[in-house]
Amino acid sequence: MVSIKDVAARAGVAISTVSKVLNGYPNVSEKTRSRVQKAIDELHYVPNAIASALSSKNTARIALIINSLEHSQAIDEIDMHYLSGAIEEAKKRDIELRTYFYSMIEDMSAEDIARDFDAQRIGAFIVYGYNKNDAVLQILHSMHRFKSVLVDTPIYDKDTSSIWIDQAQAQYDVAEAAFSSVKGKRLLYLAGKRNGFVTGERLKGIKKFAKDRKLELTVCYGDFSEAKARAAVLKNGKESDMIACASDLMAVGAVYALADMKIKKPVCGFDGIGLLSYTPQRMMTVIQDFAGISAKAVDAAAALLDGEEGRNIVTGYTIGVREYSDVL
Amino acid sequence: MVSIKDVAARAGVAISTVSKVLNGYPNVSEKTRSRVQKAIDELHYVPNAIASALSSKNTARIALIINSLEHSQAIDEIDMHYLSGAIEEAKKRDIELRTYFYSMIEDMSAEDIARDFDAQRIGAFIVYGYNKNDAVLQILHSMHRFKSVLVDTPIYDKDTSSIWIDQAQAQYDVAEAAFSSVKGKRLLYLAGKRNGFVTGERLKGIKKFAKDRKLELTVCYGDFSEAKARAAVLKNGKESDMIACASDLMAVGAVYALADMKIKKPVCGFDGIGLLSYTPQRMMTVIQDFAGISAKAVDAAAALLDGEEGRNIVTGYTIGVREYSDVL
DNA sequence: CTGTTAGCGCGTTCAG
DNA sequence: CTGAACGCGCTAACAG
Repeated sequence: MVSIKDVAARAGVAISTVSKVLNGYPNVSEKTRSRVQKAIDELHYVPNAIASALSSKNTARIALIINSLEHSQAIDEIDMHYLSGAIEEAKKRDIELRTYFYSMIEDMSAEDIARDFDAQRIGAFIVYGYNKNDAVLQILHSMHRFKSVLVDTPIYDKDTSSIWIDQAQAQYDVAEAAFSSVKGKRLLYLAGKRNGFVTGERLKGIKKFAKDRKLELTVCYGDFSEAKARAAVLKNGKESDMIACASDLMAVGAVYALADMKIKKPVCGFDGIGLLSYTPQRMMTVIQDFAGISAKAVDAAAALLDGEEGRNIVTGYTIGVREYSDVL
Repeated sequence: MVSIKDVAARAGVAISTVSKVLNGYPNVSEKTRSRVQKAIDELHYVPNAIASALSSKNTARIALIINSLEHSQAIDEIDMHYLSGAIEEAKKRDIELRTYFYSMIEDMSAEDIARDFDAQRIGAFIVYGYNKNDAVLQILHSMHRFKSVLVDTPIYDKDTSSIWIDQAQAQYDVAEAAFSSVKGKRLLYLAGKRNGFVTGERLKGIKKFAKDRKLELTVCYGDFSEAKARAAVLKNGKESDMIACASDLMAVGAVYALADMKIKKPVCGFDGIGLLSYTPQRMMTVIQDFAGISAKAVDAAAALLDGEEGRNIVTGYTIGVREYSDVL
């Protein structure tokens, strides 16, 4: 295994000189730089990531905390996009990632997690699906011992960045796209989880929509659960002319409930998951680029580790329909 | 950040002694061991994983190579189970994992990948979905420079373990469960990808089934693609009395094709993905425990790194139906 | 059984 | 602009 020493020997310079060209430091003459580079290329030298991490105390590793409570194909799809987006971005930028599922840390104290992070030389963590109920993550965040990036949560400060889409506007837009030509006045809204950050924002959006259109709004909390959404629609669906849902999974539940009742009403969802293509009824939804968001989250974490201050990052989305033909 | 030095000081022993109790070495008296342990507990000391990895040359890190070519909710679901199974097992055993998606390495040479592995101190890799077409992975495997575990591929030798279910038997079993009471004699089989290892095995299983039942077997290659399966059934579905598919995704395509043609025939799938619960027709399938398989793969990789010889590991499966009510 | 001594491979002063 | 020297936190012989 060729080491920096071999490169130095071949280039006829000191180890430290090689290190300098490796890390793009200024004080190296162009001549020696190219000599060193030549040796690197010829030897196919790749720096040892471990040694590098140990030596430079820069704790450049980033933890990914996937906070979905259970598996379901819908959640898996979203999480997989989050994961692949982050992993590919990290690979490009040569950042090390550690993935944590919620189940791995749920019975650890914040202090335990912090020590685990220290041991792993983790300097920042990214949370997908942070919510107000997660005491542990909240403590971890409020310790300000690590940098953090919160996806879909509007909290940011000196060492915390936030990245999300404009939830309220997106909810408004999708409702408008789905219901613009609907005659009735009664709108049923299946909201997410109480205390969820996104839930509140999306609720704001649908309220504004209802107000602007002079619609009569009924809100049920479906907890992002397909089953609860289905039950809610079976119960309250008849007395409505259109149904907006705070997630695609709930929209699927709604659509199946309508199918059970053999009635048709326009429904709209939120997320853009593939399952939408298989349901008995097409619907408008907010299509999010989860992989792209995740890549940006990694960038944001890297920026924080570089000493930049936390920022509030708002990304885009599109409104559309996922057709069965899309998946074929 | 408390280090081994602090622990040694507090316990009044040498650093190496602490290291010994940390790693469970024999030559330490019970008295000093407990003194050291006390210091560790009091200081909440957690060893620095990086330094440990650098010092011990044991290249105990394991690479996960996720070899699905594209995203689809079905594939995402399976991969996510693979990932979570591996990650949780690795966390338990304190093994470091690095995840690679195929897209990250597809335009690298085997030599490049090997150097990347060296740089990351990766000693073994696990491949999900290895197939005969992957020249690069084949080279990487045949270099015998790293230990490897191949999931769903019956190749094993001194430093390669293989883990899979008995594909042929599973295919036989699911067909039997699905078609035992079917009257007709014509069986359409949608096979996987030509040259795929699992494809061949499953084909064997269905052939044996057809022979035992004296059925007339027609085989189409659907390449594990939903669209191709759908097209194949639209074309050949009428002239069959039952349809077996080498994957759930193809079974979904088949079911939709039948729905298009407004005919009903028994169909069976393979894998046990959640999407099956949403299709217009229920079906028997082989239900695999992907997370469990993946956890075993990590164990197998760890065993190889410990110097054990490669083994051929066969795991179980169940036959069943995924109902919509299961997901609710 | 315990402590001393060398490194692991690299980053980083600080003289020259 | 260059290189010798030290240290990151830990493991692994080796003495004592």
